[in-house]
Amino acid sequence: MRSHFARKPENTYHHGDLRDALIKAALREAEQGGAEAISIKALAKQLGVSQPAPYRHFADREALLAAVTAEAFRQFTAMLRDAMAKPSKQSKLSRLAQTTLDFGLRRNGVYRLMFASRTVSCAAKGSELHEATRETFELVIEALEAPAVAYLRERQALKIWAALHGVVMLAEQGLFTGEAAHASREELVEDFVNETKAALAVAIKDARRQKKAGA
Amino acid sequence: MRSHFARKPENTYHHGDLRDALIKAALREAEQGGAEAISIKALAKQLGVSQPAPYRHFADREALLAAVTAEAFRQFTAMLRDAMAKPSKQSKLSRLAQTTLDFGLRRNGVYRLMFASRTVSCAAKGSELHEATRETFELVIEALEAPAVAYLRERQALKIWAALHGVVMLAEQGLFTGEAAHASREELVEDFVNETKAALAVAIKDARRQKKAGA
DNA sequence: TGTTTTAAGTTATATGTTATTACATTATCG
DNA sequence: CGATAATGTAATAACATATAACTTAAAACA
Repeated sequence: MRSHFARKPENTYHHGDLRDALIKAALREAEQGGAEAISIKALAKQLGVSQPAPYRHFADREALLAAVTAEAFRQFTAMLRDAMAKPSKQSKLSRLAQTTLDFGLRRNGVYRLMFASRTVSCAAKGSELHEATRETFELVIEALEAPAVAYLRERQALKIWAALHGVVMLAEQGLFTGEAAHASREELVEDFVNETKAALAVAIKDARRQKKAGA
Repeated sequence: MRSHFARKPENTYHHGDLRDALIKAALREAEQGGAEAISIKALAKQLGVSQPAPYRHFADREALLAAVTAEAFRQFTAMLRDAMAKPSKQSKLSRLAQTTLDFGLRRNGVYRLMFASRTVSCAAKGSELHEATRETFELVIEALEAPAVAYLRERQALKIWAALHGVVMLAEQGLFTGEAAHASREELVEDFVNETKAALAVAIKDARRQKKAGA
């Protein structure tokens, strides 16, 4: 990286690390207005290069969005990992859940970029973006801290993941302001966390009983 | 309405019902590619009018999107109402839930238009769009079929609503294909439905006990 | 019924965006 | 030190939103 500020140094033909600078700048733009706020032209201008320059690094806008989304997922994963790593009275799952809510609301433009576009669903298996999302999901499974068999954990992970996602989206759409604001977002999230724990406990108990009966 | 097909009749200066035709055509476009697929210019061409003609009916693209989204919500509400109305062995809530999943996957572009954009969160209170979304949410509350006090029902409605939303989004992103596909989408939805019913039952029982103790 | 007013179109145009093509400059490495 | 790959630039095509100024058809009213 030639420039700390991801800006083109004066009087040099080459930028130095345009690809990385583009991703970082695009993420900044997305912070406010989501994917729609990302314009190749505007980014080029911001970084002091010509408009076609970005196309040396990304085939088209979609490719740039995919890279930016992947980076967003990595940052999200890092934030979750941090929250889960530090010692706390709350369970890992609870911390993951509240952190997701926090990320989803505070960095809402980025969150929408990550989940509300078709970029993710179009990501090919094995692609950078696909890997990034997979890693996030694995962290959810880890947060369950359950010794259950794989498919049970995956099922519960999917469920809590879906629920969290829904809460963020509803909160963002303002469904919590008004008559329905009795329950805070955090309370709802905690409800889902507890239901997940309960369901896991039941599932594990069932599995043990079946095993015993089978033996 | 002058034309059944929402097309401009030959040799007539006026379209007849351009506003309505625009909304319907836009919804068709959104069916595939979501909000991004809606282009004023393309719609005008499709309907055989000049490019600026739509601006007689909508201040800008955002206004058109808002109207289209409102229409989408009304169609969605109608579909839910139908599903809940017809006699069935399943509970109203279950039918609402499965219908939501069905709508979200089959008409995915429209679904994303409804939930994955900022259009809804920007809708002013009292606007056509705001009314349409409110009506949908009220249907969810109705589907609970619970005599609980308002805030309890709203809380459970919010929760199932969020969960359903999440399942649709995850399904759409392909998180159910692969290792995590053991549980089908429908099963997950049914899980959430049952958890909602259980939570409601507990809440109602609690409320009765408190009332009795107070008396 | 004839005139006026207005709603709903038209053409022309400014501005902004993605994306491609052909060309120029710098860095690197044998 | 010179070939070559990497990374820029300039020019341009194609398309989108939006506005301005003008025109036509329909409705409203004397």
